[in-house]
Amino acid sequence: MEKYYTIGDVAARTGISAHTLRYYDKEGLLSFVKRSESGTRLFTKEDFEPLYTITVLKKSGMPIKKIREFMTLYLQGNKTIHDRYVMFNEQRQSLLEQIAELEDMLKIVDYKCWYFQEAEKRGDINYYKKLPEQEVDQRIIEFNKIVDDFREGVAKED
Amino acid sequence: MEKYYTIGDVAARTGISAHTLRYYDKEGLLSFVKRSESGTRLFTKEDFEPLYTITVLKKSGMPIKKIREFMTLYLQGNKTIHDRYVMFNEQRQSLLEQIAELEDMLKIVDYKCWYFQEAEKRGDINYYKKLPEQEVDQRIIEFNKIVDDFREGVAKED
DNA sequence: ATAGATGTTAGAGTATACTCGAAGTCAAGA
DNA sequence: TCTTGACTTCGAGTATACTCTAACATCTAT
Repeated sequence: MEKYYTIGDVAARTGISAHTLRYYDKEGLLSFVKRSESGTRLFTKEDFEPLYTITVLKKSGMPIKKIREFMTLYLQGNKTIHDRYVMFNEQRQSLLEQIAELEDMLKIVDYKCWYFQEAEKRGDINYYKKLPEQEVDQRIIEFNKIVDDFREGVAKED
Repeated sequence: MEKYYTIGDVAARTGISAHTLRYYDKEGLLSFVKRSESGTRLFTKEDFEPLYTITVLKKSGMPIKKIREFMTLYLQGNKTIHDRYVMFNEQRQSLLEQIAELEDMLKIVDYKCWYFQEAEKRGDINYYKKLPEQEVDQRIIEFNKIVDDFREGVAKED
């Protein structure tokens, strides 16, 4: 006799609501889950691995439709190992790009935090414009260069 | 005589479509943009800085409504410098958390890439289950521990 | 045996962020 | 002058991912 988990059990353990789990099932992400005679979903211990994989792909920014593609491969067993590797490898690239973009944004936001503090000290958001050029902090000059590039249409491929 | 940019100019330079720019305006993000007598939006050189700031906040994951709050502060000038600092500082925290989460996901995805390659070599997605325990790679043991925690409901606060 | 908790489905509703279409206005060149 | 292209608004449509409700079934514990 195997132990089964109901949708409520799974919801309580994983933090994914029962509503969301049913939605995922409807979207074809949970085809591996067995049903009782009366239709109740019966999750097994083993089902938590693909379920965990779904959460990882979700948090990596993969849309539901593409996760469904992955799960379709998963259901086909050993003959799709390579295809699944390819999908994860692409997702790896996507993650690297997302992280790089957020790190770029972090740099700008860090600068802005610094700049707002400087401006607050002086009570003037445009204080640097009244300074002789040599006294303007390099960070401000660099930021203004970025904004100039933005205005000139440099690197608008996103 | 000041040079003006139309919405089409701005779209071409920034890569943000004119449709999207009008949508942003409707949502209150572009209240700083002047209009001609006949209603045409007239962007100035200076408008590109707040516009750039909007793109940075967007790419940092800030929702439009919150960007509107920021722009409301922006329009009020020097008396809101501190509030704007606070918003950017919060966004900084949010970015650090997003990056940390994506890096966690990257670790899992890296592992999965490695594991799929190992499984592909052996033609069996569950090859390790047939191995004597001492021969199972440490990475597999650690991953299984993570899945076990997931099933046990450890760290479901997200 | 029956109440109450939990399960089921289908389908509607919400939130976010666009994205597009229609109908009309306006300015500049042939 | 007239056509053309770019601008305007309003409102509808799309995509994604939930989130919830209603009506009903089933399981469990007293």
